[in-house]
Amino acid sequence: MKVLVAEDDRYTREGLAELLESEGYSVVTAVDGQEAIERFQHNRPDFVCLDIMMPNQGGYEACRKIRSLSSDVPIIFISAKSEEVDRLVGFELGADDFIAKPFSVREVLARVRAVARRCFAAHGEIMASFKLGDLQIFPAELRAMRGDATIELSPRDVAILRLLHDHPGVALERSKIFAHAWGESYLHNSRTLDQHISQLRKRIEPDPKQPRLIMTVHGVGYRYDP
Amino acid sequence: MKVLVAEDDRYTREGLAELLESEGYSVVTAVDGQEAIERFQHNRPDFVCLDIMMPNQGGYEACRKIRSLSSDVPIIFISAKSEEVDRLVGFELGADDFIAKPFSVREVLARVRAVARRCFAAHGEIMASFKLGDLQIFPAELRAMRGDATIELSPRDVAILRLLHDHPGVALERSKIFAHAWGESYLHNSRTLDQHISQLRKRIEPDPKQPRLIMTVHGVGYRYDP
DNA sequence: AAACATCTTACAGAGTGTTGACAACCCGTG
DNA sequence: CACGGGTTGTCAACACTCTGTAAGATGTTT
Repeated sequence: MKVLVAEDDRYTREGLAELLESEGYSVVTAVDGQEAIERFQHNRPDFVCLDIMMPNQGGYEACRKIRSLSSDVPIIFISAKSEEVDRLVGFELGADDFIAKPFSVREVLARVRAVARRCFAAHGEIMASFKLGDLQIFPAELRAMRGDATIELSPRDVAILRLLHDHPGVALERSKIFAHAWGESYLHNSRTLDQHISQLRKRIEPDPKQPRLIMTVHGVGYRYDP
Repeated sequence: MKVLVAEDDRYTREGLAELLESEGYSVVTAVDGQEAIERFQHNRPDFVCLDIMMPNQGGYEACRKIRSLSSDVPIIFISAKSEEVDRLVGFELGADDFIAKPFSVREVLARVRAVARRCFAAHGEIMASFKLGDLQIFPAELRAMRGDATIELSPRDVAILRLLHDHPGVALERSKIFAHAWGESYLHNSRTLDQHISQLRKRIEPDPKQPRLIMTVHGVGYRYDP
């Protein structure tokens, strides 16, 4: 598991890196906010520890940027500023935990483990099959089955169906679906998603004119109702 | 989302329960460790807040037992014992966060949301459901429910209802509502808001002629009375 | 080069939000 | 208690945005 540590104080940074490496993590470091963002983009760590007080874009800025690049990577803030207001800002920005300096090594490890266990508990299940209504979907085989009829799917189809499955009842915005199935930074044309939904419905809906699996939510996106 | 609150001090317990309920969580309470375990088995909450110092099996015992029953339910410890050693024991036992007494309402909510967000991706923050009278509103789904009747809502409907919910009993000026649901800089025509309120009432008020959720305040705007 | 999948363009049709007209209503005033 | 100015409720038409989908363009694999 790869961890990005962004921290300007050399002693703290190297101490953290060493500590995490001794626990079996592979560590990438950054000395300021700007570098943190670049390293994040380049190395794609599974986990991020951010100092708040850093030169050249602080931790908040870096956090916001990283969240915009990847909505689900776990982020832990490290800071000398331990007042409640700072913690709240951190949580609002989507931080997963908050460690106040000075901290003990044991505490850091305990928190990293807690967050890691939480966030990656389900990772082994990405390839497991799942059900969408009366459709059984096999991601690994890129196909779905209804009764004994087989339907071929593209990886993107599977990504869309999985997203819908993981958020039953939720009206998912087009941008969310796009980000999930195409990637955050894709410059997309307006009709591409509709086109895919249209094609997908033709194949998975018994009656594509009256969709029951992929419902459209006008002005927002699409929804799956169990 | 169902939350189990285990806390022996009655004042704290009821305060927490009320707070969480106002945020749309359904709350189950327990006054000691033994009861916490029973309630957990019986009610299967999605989330647990445990006080450490409780009679009849403390929070640590309860946490261990709950973890053995369910390895992935999020657990937050609440305690007056805020020394590091306690937090570490908590994390080793699989706690997801730790709140030290005395705590502020905002901090509890921020932490609950943070943990909820990382455990149930879609349920965090602004997506959490809330109640307006006998109406349960699900922002993420753009729907509301009364009993088992479902009402479809637009994002703007939800914005208006949320504003009303967040300011119970307050007569909100039309301009405030407009700014919140349309955006500050929108140049609006006089009848637009009325029209929306009218349409909204038709859908959410049992008797649109005698509104009970969205009351008119002549010369000012609208108000929600709990 | 053919076959295939994916993306873009273009346009029609559906669905919403907005608006102005007017009726109904509230409330202070004579 | 009736009046009148101002405020709110509602209707129906309009304008506009959003969505579905066919057909052509582009890119990729074999």
